[in-house]
Amino acid sequence: MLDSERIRRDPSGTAQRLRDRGFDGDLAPIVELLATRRALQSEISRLRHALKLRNREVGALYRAGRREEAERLRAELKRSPDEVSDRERRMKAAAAELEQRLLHLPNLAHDSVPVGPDEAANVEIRRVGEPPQFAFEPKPHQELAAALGMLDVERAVKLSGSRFAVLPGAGARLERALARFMLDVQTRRHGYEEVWLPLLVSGAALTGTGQLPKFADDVFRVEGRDLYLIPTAEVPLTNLHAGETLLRSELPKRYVAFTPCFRAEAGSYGKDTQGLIRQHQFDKVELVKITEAERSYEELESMTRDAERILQLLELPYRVVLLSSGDMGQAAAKTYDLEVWLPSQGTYREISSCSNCEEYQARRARIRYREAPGRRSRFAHTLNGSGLAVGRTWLAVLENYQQADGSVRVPEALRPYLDGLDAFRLPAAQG
RNA sequence: GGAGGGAUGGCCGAGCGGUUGAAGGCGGUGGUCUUGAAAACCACUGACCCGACAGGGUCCGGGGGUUCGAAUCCCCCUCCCUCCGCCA
Repeated sequence: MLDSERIRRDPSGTAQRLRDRGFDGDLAPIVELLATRRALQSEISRLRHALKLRNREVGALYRAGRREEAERLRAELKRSPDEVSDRERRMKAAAAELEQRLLHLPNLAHDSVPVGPDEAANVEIRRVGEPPQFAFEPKPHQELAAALGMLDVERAVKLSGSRFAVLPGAGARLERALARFMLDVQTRRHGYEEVWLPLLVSGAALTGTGQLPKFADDVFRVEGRDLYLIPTAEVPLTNLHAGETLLRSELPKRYVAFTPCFRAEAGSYGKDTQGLIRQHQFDKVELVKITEAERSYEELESMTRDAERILQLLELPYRVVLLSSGDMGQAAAKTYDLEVWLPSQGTYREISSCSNCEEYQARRARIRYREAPGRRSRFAHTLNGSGLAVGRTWLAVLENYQQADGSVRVPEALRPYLDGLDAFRLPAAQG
């Protein structure tokens, strides 16, 4: 949520920067609602004050034993018209509509973000690692995995329909190995605190991080209840401190969680229908930081490097992309995507997204901090990043480490997590 | 699922419907005393909003109601606790 004070002070400048974010709405109603709320608020405040004094007088008269005067004043007050509640109703209505409108506005982009309508305006920051050269036609991961007995699409369809997967045997082991490896790196080497979380969260939590109210179609809701399957652990992690005022000395908070993520993928029909790129359910190791305002951009750089570390250790070629104003998620002020090389597609595909949301989520979730007890509180800055999407890492390993005979080498860094296994081999080739 | 009991400031805990934004304690901050510390004593110490300041308003889990006036009375909701049932 944006600072309404900012909108009031500079409506046209804010509107321009919102247009950079792809927001085509009009700020005029918001500006008007702000003025209405403000005027009614001060009027109510004034009326209340006057009323309060007279009500107290009744009590004082009773206590002084001046019953008759007290009764007279009481009767008078009873007869006097209610000037407050009507204004209060109008004020509440204005405030509620204002709130709804504000909740739909995206964050403003940071100055360093390229302005543009879509991914065409993104800027590549760096490339790390060389795409592997194959003396044969590299296969897509779903073919490799099916042959290796690591993926069973038919049975997944039988259980749940499209965009779900069953990973038998070695497939499941690889998924678990990757998750443990990522968690170990982020907790031991980068100092994140691991947290185990609910996978179902309230609407309030989703509103706090920005998925609601605008993107209700993207999340699965439990029938008849105010509970939703998390689309990312960013939601419970960031909301851990919702409504709290932290002390500056305890910042930054650095959290990591390994969870399944659930996405309805409404509107993505026909996109990435083959393979495991786009699923309704996937595993992810998520990083979240809560920082003081002055440090958040340093923390974004280090968080991005923390995510990159996984790709480096797995020796997967990737690039870092700075998203343009039009390509970012609604809560982000600045986002770096990490894209891993996929040989079968001959291109880089998103495997992580690291964002600084500045105050946007902190305002919605009311996450504050203060310098010291007694000092004024400020909104914290929140950051989130994948470290990494496990499912996409799984398939990137298969594709990049595939051999001519259909086997897949295991990256060195992962072998300790697979009892020293050096390759996934075809059943026929085994023994 | 059934039966009870709760929700008050950073924490514990009072609170006849009328100077109660809220006693008391703990904690915290400052001071006196002390070579220093502890102890003791004194003072200060909730949040949010509007305002340059003075000041004003709101907040006792959330929402509604009764009343001239609600932390205090009534209704609904949420959450927590205890016991029973069920259960990994």
